[in-house]
Amino acid sequence: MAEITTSLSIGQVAERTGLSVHALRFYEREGLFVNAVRRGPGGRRVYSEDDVDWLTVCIILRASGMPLPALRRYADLVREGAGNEEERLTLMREHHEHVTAQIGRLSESLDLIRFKVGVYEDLVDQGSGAARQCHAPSASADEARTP
Amino acid sequence: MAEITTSLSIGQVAERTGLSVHALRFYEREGLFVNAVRRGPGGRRVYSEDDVDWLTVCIILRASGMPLPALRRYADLVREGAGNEEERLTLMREHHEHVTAQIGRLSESLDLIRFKVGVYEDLVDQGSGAARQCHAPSASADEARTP
DNA sequence: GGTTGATCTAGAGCCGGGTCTAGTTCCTAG
DNA sequence: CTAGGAACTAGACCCGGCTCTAGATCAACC
Repeated sequence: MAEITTSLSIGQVAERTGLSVHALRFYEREGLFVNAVRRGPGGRRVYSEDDVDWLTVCIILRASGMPLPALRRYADLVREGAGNEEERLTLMREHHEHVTAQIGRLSESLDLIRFKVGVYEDLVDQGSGAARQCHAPSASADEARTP
Repeated sequence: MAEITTSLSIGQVAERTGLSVHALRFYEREGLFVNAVRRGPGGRRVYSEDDVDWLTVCIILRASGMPLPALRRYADLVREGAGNEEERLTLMREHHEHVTAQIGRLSESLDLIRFKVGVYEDLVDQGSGAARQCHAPSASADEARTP
């Protein structure tokens, strides 16, 4: 019960989260915090562990490509409190789809990239064993229709 | 032998690749083409199927997050011709790593996102069956330490 | 010969997501 | 008291990657 919510300065939060102090102020201006950041004496920002927890969620969502407006929307919903879980669910589901789609696209791209790596590996292997001037063999790697 | 390389206008290439004509000119200025784009009468750009093939490669590399400078570098190497396969290999391997790393990050993020979706699904299910005003149950979803 | 529509160039503008600056105001230590 | 360092605000700036504009040119059709 006597647990004092640890207070953190902006610098400490920056250190802990990896965000810059600039970014923290920016996020605040953008309305990404669920709880308005408290101010200590001298008007300095005071953060709690909860803020840091929320930020780590934000960081993960950002890292997965959630745009700031969506993140702000999510923060708004959470701030509003219970009763809008359907909306939060929708938002999260949409983001889930975006992310899986993105992973899908990246995996597809990876096919081509792996293919190219393979082709160049072969060429380099060949080239080091055999004569240096071979007859323009690189074309095959760059004309390749993606399989 | 009598295969006439089909010539395409910028508009046709735009249609085929999904890039805008603006983007095509932009890519050209950025030096992303392997073969300097030919010009027809009146100074108009004339593209070949090869150009389109190269562009599709570019599009895939871009889609997987390769920045323009890297893409330009790659184009430079290919333009130079045979003999620099090691460099191309290095470039592709690096990109391969970036992409797999990115997929890894996204998959990790997906853990949290799935978790949140699960929590909100539960809350919504509960909320629809039981009484509307339950005692602030949303906290559990937003305080959750990422497992 | 006039209109339409595609293209050309050079350069400006935009958007997302921060980052940095300038000029102050604190707090703390020596 | 004074110096340093950290924080404050408002607003300018940057970067990547296009996108759009303006004004000119060209080809084709009626």
